[in-house]
Amino acid sequence: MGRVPCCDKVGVKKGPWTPEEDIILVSYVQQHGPGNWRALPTKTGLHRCSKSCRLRWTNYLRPGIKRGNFTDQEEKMIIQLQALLGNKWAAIASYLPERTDNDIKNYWNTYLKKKMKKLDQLDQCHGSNDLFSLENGLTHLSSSNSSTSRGQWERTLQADINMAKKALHNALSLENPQVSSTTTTTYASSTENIARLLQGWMGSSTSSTNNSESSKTSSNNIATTDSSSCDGNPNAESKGGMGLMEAFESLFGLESFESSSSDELSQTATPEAETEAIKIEIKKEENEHDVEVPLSVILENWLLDENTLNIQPKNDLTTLISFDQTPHLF
DNA sequence: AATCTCAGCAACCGCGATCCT
DNA sequence: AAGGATCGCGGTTGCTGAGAT
Repeated sequence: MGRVPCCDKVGVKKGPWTPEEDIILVSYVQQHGPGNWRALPTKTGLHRCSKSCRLRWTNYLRPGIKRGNFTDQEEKMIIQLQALLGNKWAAIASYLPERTDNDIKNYWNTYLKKKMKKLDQLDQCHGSNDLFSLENGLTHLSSSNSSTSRGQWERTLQADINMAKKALHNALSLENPQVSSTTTTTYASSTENIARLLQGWMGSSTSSTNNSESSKTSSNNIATTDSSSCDGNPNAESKGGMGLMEAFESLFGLESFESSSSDELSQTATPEAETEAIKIEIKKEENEHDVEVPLSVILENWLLDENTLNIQPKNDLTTLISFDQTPHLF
């Protein structure tokens, strides 16, 4: 009965991943696609648990992962989605396809949570009515004190609904060309990730004068999305003689990998598909409402305008996409 | 210069849901 | 149908580097 264990607990390696392990993992996924984690350790000889392999792939090596600084818009989205969904990091990450749930979770725990706390304290002092106080209200909605009157509660609930809609609108503005144009240069395929990783690794191993970077440090080479390397600047590669990207490409065949990985993405990227489906629905709504300006543009203009956050928009966006008309979205 | 403290992040752990035999 | 393995997710830990003292 049942399945065979994916890996023995004994002899399983833990801790930071080495570039060699990353390469093995990437090459395996290139051949078999992501998902077959069970067989991965035995087939590749990696002394890693399948769980660890999956985590490494999804959080680090997967193509299309954006690393480094979060943009203001991403930050806003996270705040709003967190207020809406709670600590459902996977769900939140589905609206930020370039970010991993782990990344978002870390960003929230290390930075945003504190920021929200501070703002919360400020709100209590000044009783402000801005976005953050609203979000904090939402965050604490479930645990709001019992003395809250029904009217107050209803107002808060209404605000909650509005916030939910806003968050969704924000999510829909993901494909804003303005945003994507500023971020595409920081996107890296796993091939590039590995290449950069190798660069750091080789640099530390070949040159004793170089800083003795650990695998973590070399990993950080990926984390810090250096624009020069991300936009295809070959300077970094040329330092090491033969371009590491070339070396890696010759190792695994970049073209085939990229095409296969993009196929994988298109097959597995259900959140994007969902977003697409939602957008189709929105377009229908758009036609029904006979809106001349694309909805995404309206949403974008409204959402990116900080000042409008406190003001009820002229054409109330919460009514633009009717809650009742699109119940499936909520 | 040495030590301490804090922040950031990758990875691990535990648990519930799902899948497989 | 049952039992156990795997998957996926959220919480937590531990390591490392940077800044403060």
